[in-house]
Amino acid sequence: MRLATWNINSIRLRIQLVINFLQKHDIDVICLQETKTEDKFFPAATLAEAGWRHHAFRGEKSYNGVAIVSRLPIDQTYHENWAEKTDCRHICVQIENGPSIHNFYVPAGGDVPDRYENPKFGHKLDFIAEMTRYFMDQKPHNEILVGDLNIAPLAEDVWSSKHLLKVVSHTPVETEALKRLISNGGWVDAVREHFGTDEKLYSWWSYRARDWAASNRGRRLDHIWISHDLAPSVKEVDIKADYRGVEKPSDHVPVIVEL
DNA sequence: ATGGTGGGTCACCCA
Repeated sequence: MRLATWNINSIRLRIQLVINFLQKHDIDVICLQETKTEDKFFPAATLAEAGWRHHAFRGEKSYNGVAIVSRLPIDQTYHENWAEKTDCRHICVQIENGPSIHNFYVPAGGDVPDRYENPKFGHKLDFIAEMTRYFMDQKPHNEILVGDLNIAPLAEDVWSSKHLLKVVSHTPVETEALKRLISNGGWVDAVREHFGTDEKLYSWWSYRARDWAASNRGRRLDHIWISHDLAPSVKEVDIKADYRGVEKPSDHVPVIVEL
């Protein structure tokens, strides 16, 4: 199975880019975040015509939204609400004769890394804490967790750990919480397991840079985690950074795992 | 310290 995760920043604007990606890289299942559309406008027919006929999606007007699009049959679909909100930040499917896949869009957390000054940061910390409790209570087996988690946990996950220590996405309170979620929640970080911890790895580059490739001030915000029982079956991991350079790009690029 | 760009919807929100 070839599985991808991609914060697409509007599925309707980039539907053709998604289909080209699915075809070019022979993807079985893709998990999308920031689809930014209500379910009635989700381009399900276009994806089905291209051969990806099995869908699970939860969207809302303008904001958030997650989807799982598959050419393998889906047995079951469900979602949870997190941090006492009903925003569309999680969806889960069970692939027929295959693993369960959780797709998350963790809140970005605003600009100020202080939960009292900035409620968005509190929401992000509460969301991660709730995920940690959830997976500690029911340890994952034959499960995969992917998504835009909006945290770059390691020094090598950002262009400069020193410059970003007070920047939301790489503050110690966030990186420590995410590492706890990985270890206590029963997950293996498949991307770091594959590449090791020395290499700089990024999946997101700001739209605001004059030249994203020249400055290369990236962060690894998009993750693929595998339950311990399933981790030995990972064959390949790839971050498709070239998708940052296409016409009308998302600010995130796809990450692929092959099992 | 500041503002830089992009997406959605329709005067701003959010990233």
